[in-house]
Amino acid sequence: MFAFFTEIGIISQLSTALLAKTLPDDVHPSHFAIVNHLFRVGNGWPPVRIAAAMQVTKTTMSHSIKVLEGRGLIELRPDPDDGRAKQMFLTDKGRAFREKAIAQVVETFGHVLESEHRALMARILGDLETLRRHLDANR
Amino acid sequence: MFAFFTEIGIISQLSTALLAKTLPDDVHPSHFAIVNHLFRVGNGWPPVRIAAAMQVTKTTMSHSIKVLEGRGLIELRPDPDDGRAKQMFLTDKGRAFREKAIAQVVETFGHVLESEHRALMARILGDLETLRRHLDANR
DNA sequence: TTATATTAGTACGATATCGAACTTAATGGA
DNA sequence: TCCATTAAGTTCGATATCGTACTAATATAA
Repeated sequence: MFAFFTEIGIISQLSTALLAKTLPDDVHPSHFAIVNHLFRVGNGWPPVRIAAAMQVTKTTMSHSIKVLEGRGLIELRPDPDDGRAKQMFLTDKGRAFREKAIAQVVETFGHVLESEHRALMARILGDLETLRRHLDANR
Repeated sequence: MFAFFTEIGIISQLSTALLAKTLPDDVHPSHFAIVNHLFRVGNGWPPVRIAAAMQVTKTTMSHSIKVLEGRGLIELRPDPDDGRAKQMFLTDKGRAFREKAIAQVVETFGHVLESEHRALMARILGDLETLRRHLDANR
């Protein structure tokens, strides 16, 4: 059990470090994840929704949004239907950044990973999903 | 590829969060890892060695050592053979903490994980090791 | 032997993250 | 309707981590 979660932790750390080195403009991996998520699920979601998806607290999301807004990658507008809430929007610059970043990441990881490892990843992905769902449901 | 490393990251985060909630005395998971590693590899190693094993920088290790020393879990003494280096020692209190922590962690994770997940973990551990070694060699 | 290069550790500043407490707005029950 | 509760964001302080630069000591090469 210890060995398993240790391996998971190391792989997570090494892949995140490689991602950090690969991302353009010194964008933090967690901020890239937000931009990427926003691209996939679309615009207009409130920060609290994205925070839940990213598995971080509202506080962290608040900070990340400030940084991403400062870099012009996202925009924040008040929700017209809920005075408490706001809405997140990916800017053109944010979309352009994502495209460039994805290309870079695919290239870097493509160089590092060989067919043996791709096969390995495909083989165990289902099991990882099962375990992740279970841990997520029991936290 | 994205899906794979996303799953790895989430599992790492969820298991670390569960570990953090489980550890006694508000000890950080990374500090527990140091105590645990020191227990396994024995006393007398220099911080730089443990830093490499933990995959963190010397700076981070310096800070962690200060915290662990402040809590009386480890001791730091000068290396008699190398004026630059120091040696790390687990104290009795550190050993007692580890024992208590291990028991707690085993119990908590034992409750969360079911036989299906144990089998799953055992099944894919080898593949994870292979991937970890490859990423480690190519960073 | 002496000068250069490498290594161990620390100091400092930056930043991502969290928890607690607070503000404001929406919701639900009496 | 009105009050209590819940929900969304922010502010503040704490901390783990990193990169850069520094000091001191060792190792290497000329």
